[in-house]
Amino acid sequence: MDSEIPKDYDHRKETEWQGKWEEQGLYKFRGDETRPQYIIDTPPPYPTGSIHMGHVLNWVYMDIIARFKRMRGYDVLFPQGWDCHGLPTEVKVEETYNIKKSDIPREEFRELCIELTTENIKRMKEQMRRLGFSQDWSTEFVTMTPEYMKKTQLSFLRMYEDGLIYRGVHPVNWCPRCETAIAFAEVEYIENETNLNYLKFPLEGSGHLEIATTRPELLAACVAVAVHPEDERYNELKGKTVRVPIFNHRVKIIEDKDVDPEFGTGAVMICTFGDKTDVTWVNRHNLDIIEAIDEKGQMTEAAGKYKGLTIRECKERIIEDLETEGYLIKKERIKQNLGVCWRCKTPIEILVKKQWFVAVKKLIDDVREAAEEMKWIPEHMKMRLLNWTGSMDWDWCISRQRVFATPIPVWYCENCGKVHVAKEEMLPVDPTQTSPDFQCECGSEQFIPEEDVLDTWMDSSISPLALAGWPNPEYKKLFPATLRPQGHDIIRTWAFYTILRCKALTGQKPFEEIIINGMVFGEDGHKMSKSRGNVITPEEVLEDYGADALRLWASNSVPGSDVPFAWKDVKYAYKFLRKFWNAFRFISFHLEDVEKVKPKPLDLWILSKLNRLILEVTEALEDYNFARAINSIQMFIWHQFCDEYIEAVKYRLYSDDDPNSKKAAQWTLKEVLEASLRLLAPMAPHFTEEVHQYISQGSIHTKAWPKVQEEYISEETEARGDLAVEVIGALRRFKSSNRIPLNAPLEQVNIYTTENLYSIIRDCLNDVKGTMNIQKIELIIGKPEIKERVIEVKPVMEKIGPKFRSDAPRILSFIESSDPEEIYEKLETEGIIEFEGHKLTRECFKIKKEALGATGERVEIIHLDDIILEIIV
RNA sequence: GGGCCGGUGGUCUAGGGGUUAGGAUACCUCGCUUACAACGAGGUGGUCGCGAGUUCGAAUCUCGCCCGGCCCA
Repeated sequence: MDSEIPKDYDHRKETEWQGKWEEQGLYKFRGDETRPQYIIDTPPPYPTGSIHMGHVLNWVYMDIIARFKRMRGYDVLFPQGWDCHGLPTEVKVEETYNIKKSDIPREEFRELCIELTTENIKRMKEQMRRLGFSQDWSTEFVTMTPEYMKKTQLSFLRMYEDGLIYRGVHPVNWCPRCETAIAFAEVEYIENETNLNYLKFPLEGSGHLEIATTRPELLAACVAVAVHPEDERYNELKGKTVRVPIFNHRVKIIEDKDVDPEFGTGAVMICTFGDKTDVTWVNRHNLDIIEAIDEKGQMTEAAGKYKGLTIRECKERIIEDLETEGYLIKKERIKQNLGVCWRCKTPIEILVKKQWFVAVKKLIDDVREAAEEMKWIPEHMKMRLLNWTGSMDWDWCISRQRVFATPIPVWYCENCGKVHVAKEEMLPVDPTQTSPDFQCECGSEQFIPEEDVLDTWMDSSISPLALAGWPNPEYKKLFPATLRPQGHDIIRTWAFYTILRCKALTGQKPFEEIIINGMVFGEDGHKMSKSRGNVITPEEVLEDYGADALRLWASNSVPGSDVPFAWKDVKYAYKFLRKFWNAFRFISFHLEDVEKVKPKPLDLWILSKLNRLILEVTEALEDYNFARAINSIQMFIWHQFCDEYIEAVKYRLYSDDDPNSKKAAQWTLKEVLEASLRLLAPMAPHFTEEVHQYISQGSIHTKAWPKVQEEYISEETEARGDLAVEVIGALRRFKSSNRIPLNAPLEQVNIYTTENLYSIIRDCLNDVKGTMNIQKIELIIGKPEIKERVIEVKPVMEKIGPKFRSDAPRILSFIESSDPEEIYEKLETEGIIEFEGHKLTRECFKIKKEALGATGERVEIIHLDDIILEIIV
């Protein structure tokens, strides 16, 4: 076996393992209910064509959980979906073929989108495989397929029947560039600088009112001017009318408490619609609606001579005209928050449109209730969702004026205008391609298809239902999902919509637990973005360091916290794997005819530590504290196991003097190796598989998670081993600082200690002797023939504090001002020190001593707690 | 403006009442010791954001402030 093991670990073998796992179908979900189920509602990514570090972080979490749960005996459903629909793909297709979506028939355009998406999915799937993620690809779902669209459309029908989806005329957020309505959740706010323009609005008779506005282009749509009811400046003007400059229509001066008297002049013009507050005011005061901006962001008839201009052009022209006509008093630069389309960053407008809506307001309480029933990791992320639900005052607009999306399964009677939703058996259906096979109640058979399509969130918000097989009644076996993993940036969208929709469709929460991952930042500490130039792609890392090193970087983080990418972390992970590999190679030289014999003290020591580790890692992973899991594994393997244990058993392995001792060491090495490989398997699946193949049969990923063997966990055993390790460490340092090669012999070492420690050290005496190559070692109760001095007496606060409470500070200063030697003497002779009636016992002190030079020949003295080492060179 | 999270050696971070604040990285010194020099041993470096309070004792708990991030107005 020895000769087969390469000197270095080769991460390029990762792809071989990926192929083998695929062939063996290791990650297949059984669904036979013979074991407990664990269902992950994998977030379906948008098929952009490549995955980024954020995906890596998110999927590493999922993969660790999936692999861990499988090893723990769960039947894990780890599916993978793709959230296909949406504008970016439409835009990409338009660019690629140099067309506009209206240039070719809808179906043809859809086909091109599907083609591109299929290609992108293929590439991303390849990248996911390359990272070793363990999805069950037989459960893959793709939202643009007829099967999935059928589910989306059915969910539309069900909610429509329940009165939770309706068509209505409401103000909606509108992106003039995408030429579509968008939902509030899709509006992003950016900081922007703009002009606040002070305008004169002529009053009846003489004089004028000054108002300040950032949107002069909406003058045509001005329907009132508002002031605060308590604003005394405008006392006489309230209820009067003013004339709108340029357009000359008259509007009332009204009072509203939401006007901020501090802003501008304290008089604000209300338009349809400059912003969300305008909508509130127009509704509250029942004002007119004047639509001055159209779907493309151009001025309408209502804007008179400005018709046909873009918003920006109109703004410039109106300002010029206002200035010439003497209405413009001044311009002031101010900062504002501007609502923009989250996809294309174009400033959004509020337009009044006939659209389809989900009645969010009816469902808010349900969403809250479900959110409360779920376990959030970290818990504070629940606040994000609850805050968001508290700020919903508009319903969710779900119709989009696009092509590549799930069609709204609706027709309108050409004759009487009645709305006809599709029948369930017709689904999936594209109303623009298929006509109803029924008559309208008015007798007409002519229908106008709904051309609008559904918001993409309507697809993805049923992912836990879709993967469970809904609407087949069997879905209840797989619903709710156990875990929803996602980023915190989409709590208000994906999490919110999913909870809302599943609650509406099933009355249940969609998942038991929700784990939120942070964002990945670049090395400069900022969000990765092309414009900052701080983007690192997963491929760059894979090339030099392999998937496991990248996975270990991602593992060293906790849910909810943002994670900076750092090459040094990847390198550290890489070094760790190499270290582990080397240790494995060493162990492999000693794995012949391994059999269990009675373990020696140091074997018991590492076994106790190992079982504590198993406990710790299991707990950490149950809590999704990945960083704690990987850190404790690394500390154990690198330091306890490699630096301390392996070094201390070498002498046993190299010698045949005591076959049982050698066997015990061999057996222990193998035990520790096997268990720690399994602990590491969820994080570094390739590396652990590679090592595993040399020492066992089958894939490590089909093995059981290590069981804690309580009988090995023992504080006494550990204390004994710790002591031996400490002594060995002290001698190593001695050799090192005296430039003595580690393997050079030491003539004699005498260990002086107390009666209590004598038998404990005696158990490990051979380990000290063998490891440090000491020719003669003696263990003696007592002290060497040297002078020693007490250099410090330290108070032990854990004892003194609770015991003497408020007198503690005085006791402290007493100890500080006393002579250490005296205190020590007194403790030695009387065992107690009295101070102001308090009895201070030995346990209240920690005594530090120092040897005062050697007595005889060349002797070195090392002081440890209660142990003195005398080295004769 | 509101909510949430955070502020710990140069950098990244663990710890969440007990007086020696743990680790990683970087830096310095020494050492190729039969798995590993991409390794090992040792070292320099911290007023735990600021100010009050609670307590015998605060990096840790409470309040206020400052700074940063995210989410929302």
